[in-house]
Amino acid sequence: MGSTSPSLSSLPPSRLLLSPNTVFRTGPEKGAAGVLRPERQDWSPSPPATPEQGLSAFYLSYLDMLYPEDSNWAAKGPGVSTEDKPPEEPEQCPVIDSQAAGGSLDLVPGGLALEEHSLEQVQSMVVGEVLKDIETACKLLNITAAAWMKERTSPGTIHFCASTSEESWTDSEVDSSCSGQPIHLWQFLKELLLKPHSYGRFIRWLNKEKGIFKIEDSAQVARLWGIRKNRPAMNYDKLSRSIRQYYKKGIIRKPDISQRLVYQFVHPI
DNA sequence: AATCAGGAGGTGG
DNA sequence: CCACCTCCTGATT
Repeated sequence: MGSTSPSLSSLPPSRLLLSPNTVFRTGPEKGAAGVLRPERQDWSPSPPATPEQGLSAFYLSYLDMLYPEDSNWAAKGPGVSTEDKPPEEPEQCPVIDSQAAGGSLDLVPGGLALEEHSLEQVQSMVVGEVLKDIETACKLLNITAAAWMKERTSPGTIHFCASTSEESWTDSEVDSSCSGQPIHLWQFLKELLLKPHSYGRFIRWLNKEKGIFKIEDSAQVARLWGIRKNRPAMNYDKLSRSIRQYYKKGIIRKPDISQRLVYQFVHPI
């Protein structure tokens, strides 16, 4: 597995620009976050404690989402190589620029004949992927893609809230991006579970029918949850405490055969 | 060492 | 008020 995805590596990372400030407001942490003590911030490249941290975390997962086919994650046998370090390079946080979608993908400065061709292909591929993934990303960040798009593209192209719906409990129950309601943890977990392609490395079904799922990477799941709730200090210890609160409420429980990091939705579907 | 269980107080929407 | 968040003690894997 190891090697980087060819599809992405063919693109200069710097070309995908997604100007963070305009798009994703990382709430200026105040109040509660004042008591930020040196929690481990795994993902950040090196300098910790910057407000961008949540962002870089997001970009990484976003990068992950941009990988079209990376099927190896599914078959993770025992003794995985370089545990804990999936093909995510903190250095090349991809950022996506409005211009990328706008049509100025000057990949090869020199300029060649085939350029036009591949440019178009790459462009449409990238745009397609980006648009698709923006929806997912926006959901996780609790902002509407429509709002994002309105600012950055010509009107009439997309309307995400109308939503495409591929999965059973997607739209009404789980999709919180258009409801304005604060998302619940169980909803968030289901959202991740709905996108195995993007998050299967972090959390996946063991038995979807029974609602049994396993958190494969507790740190990342906690991190995503922290991003979503704007709680930079979130960790699995706290996330799992919240999950345990669900025991009494009958929302989530431990499966009959209790295993580490494995939980079960009491009411699947 | 990581995860699990659950008490207890605090907080933000 | 509720759904967490935070912190903590102690047990279990």
